[in-house]
Amino acid sequence: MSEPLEQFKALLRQKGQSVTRSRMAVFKALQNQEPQTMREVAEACAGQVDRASIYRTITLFEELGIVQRLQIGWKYKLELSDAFHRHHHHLTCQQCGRTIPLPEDRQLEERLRTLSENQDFVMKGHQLEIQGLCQNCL
Amino acid sequence: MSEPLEQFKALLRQKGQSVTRSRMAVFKALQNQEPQTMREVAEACAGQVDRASIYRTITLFEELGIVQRLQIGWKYKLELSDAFHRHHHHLTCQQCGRTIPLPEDRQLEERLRTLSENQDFVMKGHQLEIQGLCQNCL
DNA sequence: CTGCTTGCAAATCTTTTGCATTGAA
DNA sequence: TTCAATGCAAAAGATTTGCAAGCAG
Repeated sequence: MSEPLEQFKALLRQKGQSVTRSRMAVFKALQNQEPQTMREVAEACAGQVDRASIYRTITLFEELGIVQRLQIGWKYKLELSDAFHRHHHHLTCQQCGRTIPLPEDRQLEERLRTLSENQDFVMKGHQLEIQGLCQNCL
Repeated sequence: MSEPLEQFKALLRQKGQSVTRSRMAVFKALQNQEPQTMREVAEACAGQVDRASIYRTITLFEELGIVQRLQIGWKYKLELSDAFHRHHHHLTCQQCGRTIPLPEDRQLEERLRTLSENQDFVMKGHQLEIQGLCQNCL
């Protein structure tokens, strides 16, 4: 069965939010592939959900920790959060534009935490994007 | 003396670009503080440079490696590139919105390179933003 | 039923483009 | 003088908001 979808519905209920057709459509659109632009999500939901509602839904999903925005170059893209995907970062190829997920790395994460603490800063989250050239484009 | 400004002019000439009043105004605006939004840069140049020209100028500056965009939350901000500022990352306080520069860290940079290489990826650059709470807001 | 959600239309804000004019070299 | 750079106005795109109607609980 579609376990993530159930998990999603449970989370909505738990937060006192309605489980609606629109919200499910947006969630499913996000499950499709890796990071998508707002426009791509809207296209995936074409005919099912109004653009304005998509924006409202994405905002809600962010507040509930269901989706996260990540930066690819100048623009942002959307993907399901770590609760639905394992925490990870991305490599973006400057040539072909491909976005490659990077496996979680304990050492990296620890280093970030240490650096934050050195500044008397409590890290709640972080975003990392590495730009460069992928194997195919070399 | 304003050494960075001279460095900037020299770079423009070297790349065969004109040194114009507008470009200098944008450059000076960027020197003002740490990362600014496009709107802030535009406001800093109000009356001196047209909005359209600011966009064109920023685009040029990016191509020439004079400025870099970095992600603060959803939006991007602009700052002079590593050629004019030492390479660094930022901490962003989720409470007060302050953007704190993080000193360069050899260990972190090495780790990123290693992780990229493991994916047969050649790292050309990267962006990191750590979100959390600063000392004042704790 | 009742209030939260949504669609629709319109308002805002951001970014880009065409074109005539201006200014740097 | 000459061509790149700019201002201005308008187009295109992205995001937000008000409000009446629809739907989940």
